[in-house]
Amino acid sequence: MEEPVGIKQIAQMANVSIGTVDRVLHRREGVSRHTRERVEAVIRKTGYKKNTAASRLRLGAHKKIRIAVLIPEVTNNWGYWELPKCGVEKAVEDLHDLGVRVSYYYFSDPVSFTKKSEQILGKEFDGIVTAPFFAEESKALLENCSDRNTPVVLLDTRVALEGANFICQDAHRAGMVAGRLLYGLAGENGLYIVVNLVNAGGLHENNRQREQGFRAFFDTDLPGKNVEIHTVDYPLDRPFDISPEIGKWLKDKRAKGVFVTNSRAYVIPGILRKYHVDNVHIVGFDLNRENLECLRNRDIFFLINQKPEEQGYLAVRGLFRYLTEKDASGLQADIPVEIVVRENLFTV
Amino acid sequence: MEEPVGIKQIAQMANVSIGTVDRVLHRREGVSRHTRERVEAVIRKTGYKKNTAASRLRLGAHKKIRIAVLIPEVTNNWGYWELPKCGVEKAVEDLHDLGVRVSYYYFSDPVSFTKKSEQILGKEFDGIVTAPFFAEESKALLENCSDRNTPVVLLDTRVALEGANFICQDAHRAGMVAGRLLYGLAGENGLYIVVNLVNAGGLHENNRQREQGFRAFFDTDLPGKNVEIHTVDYPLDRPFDISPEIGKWLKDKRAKGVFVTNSRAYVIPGILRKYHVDNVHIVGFDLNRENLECLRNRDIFFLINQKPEEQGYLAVRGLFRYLTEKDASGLQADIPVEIVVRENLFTV
DNA sequence: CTGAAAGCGCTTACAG
DNA sequence: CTGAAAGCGCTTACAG
Repeated sequence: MEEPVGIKQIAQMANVSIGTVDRVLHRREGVSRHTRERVEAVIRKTGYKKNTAASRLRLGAHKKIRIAVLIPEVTNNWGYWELPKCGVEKAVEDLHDLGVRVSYYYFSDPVSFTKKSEQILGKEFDGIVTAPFFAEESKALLENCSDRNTPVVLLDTRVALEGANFICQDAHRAGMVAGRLLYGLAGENGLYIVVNLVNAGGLHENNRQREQGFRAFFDTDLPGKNVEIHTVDYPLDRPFDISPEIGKWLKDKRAKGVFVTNSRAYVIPGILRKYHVDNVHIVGFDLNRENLECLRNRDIFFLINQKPEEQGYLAVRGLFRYLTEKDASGLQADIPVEIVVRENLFTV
Repeated sequence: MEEPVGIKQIAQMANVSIGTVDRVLHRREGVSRHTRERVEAVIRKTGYKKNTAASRLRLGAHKKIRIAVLIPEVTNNWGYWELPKCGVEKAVEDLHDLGVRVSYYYFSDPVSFTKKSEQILGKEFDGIVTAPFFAEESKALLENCSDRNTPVVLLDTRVALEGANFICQDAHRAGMVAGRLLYGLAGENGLYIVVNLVNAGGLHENNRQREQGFRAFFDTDLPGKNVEIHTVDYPLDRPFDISPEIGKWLKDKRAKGVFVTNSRAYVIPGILRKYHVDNVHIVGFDLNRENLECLRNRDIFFLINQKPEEQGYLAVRGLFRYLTEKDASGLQADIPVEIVVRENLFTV
């Protein structure tokens, strides 16, 4: 519990002015080798830690930090991106004093993504938060930002983009968790069905990785058992219903496990009821209203939360730290695979 | 994104000095009704929010906030309280600039608890963090603190203490979650065993509440099903082994669910192996080394984490907010019932 | 009851 | 290459 030593004491001990101490601390130019070394020695010896309150007061008052958030438009049947936005707003509330300002931009397809990207680039933001939904367009944005030294944080999905900063859940691992959970419910003789509900944009990278993780769980945890796993890709624009093949699986007497790789698990229970199928356990993603309703009714056993608010929150905080303290560690984060059941719902 | 309005602007608009604005903001005495109302109107109109960086710079430099942490001694076979301490240390790191200082005190029984409590009271700390393990002694401490207006935060266990501040997991709910999880694994025809491993201090309040929650799950979720649940209280000082009655349950062919209400779930798998019992699913608490080992070996299916580091962290932050901003909301917290399996272990 | 002023520790623009 | 000084927004001790 050594008492606070400040830049003033350092200056005194090293026989320099506080301005010089500051230059050394921030590794700025214009300090003679000799002086720098002397000051550095004192800094080390005293274990100096900067007073962030003072630093931020000064900084926040002078230079604003402007962050652009480019996310999918919230539509009637797709409210998910409200949540990262809530997290962003919370972070802005925390950091408003310290000069952080955010502007929102919305996209709905590759064209609008590119258009909004260009608007953002034109305004010279200090940092950008977005989601890498369109491979080419995202890459173009990242390259542009890399040239300008503008940090970018990508939420929700990890895609193959060299050197990019991701704040998202490891979808492969989430799939393995889903495997573990369903395996507990349906056992090694169970029949497993992976349901990819595909929307207009095609199969999402996250869904692919989740399915891979799910299958990897059974391959590594029960090697040689040859657990029966089927995949159903179903387009969301048609009313979901079942093919004869699926019908056959569902009539199977064994315990069944259904893994829905996106946030629409709630469509499944209705279909099962329609065909009087039972002994089915469902695991899905995301705490949307419909899924929660199913959890409460015990129609879904487990939901996996990817903590979208936290993603937004961490992205803004990470950018802030990077921009103010050159600390890049907060630009990436592995979001926990949070398991939700009916009983811990309101606590998670 | 309205631009920052500070106490200076408020003062100008209300035709008073900044000192007066400050008095109004902090509801301090010595402002005429008329002036106060005028200033309040301006504050409301402008939506003033205090700059916390400035406030804290000023405050932190002047008055230190001294917090005493009174927790169980860490022993060879009981390292749990390292974890809340880690959380406390993290909070202190975050808040050191802002004047927060912590001293640790350790107890091992009611006598040492009281002794250390008295030491703490003698030193006039600004706030106290402890654990309410001894009913009478805790009550005495709380009453003393209440007289002095010293805030106290209690970790780990919620006990019947009027008006106390708890930061802990809802043990009853955690028990319900355990019920849900084991029920998923062993089903309604399963045989369930609640294992209370009792140490020298007797059955802990948390264990009692967890068992109640576990039983409540079956009562409310499967009313009338009369699921078979047995309780085994076993003292930890003798080598754990099984009575003839327990032996009979274990030989039962049905799927079995074992709920260990404390952090010693890891003792169970060895016993099961010794008696060649299988088809048993185990749920326990806490991510200690031994339990994690069992999780990795697939001997334990689920662990429930009560996030001890977070408890310590939140306690210090909560006290800090209360002491600096009279905001008591952080003095209580309901810690999520976090579910851990082998596959999400390193992400939670 | 109210105001004027000092100062928290840091950063920066300016002067030399 | 280095120093002296101003000022971020708030809180408080002091003066009136």
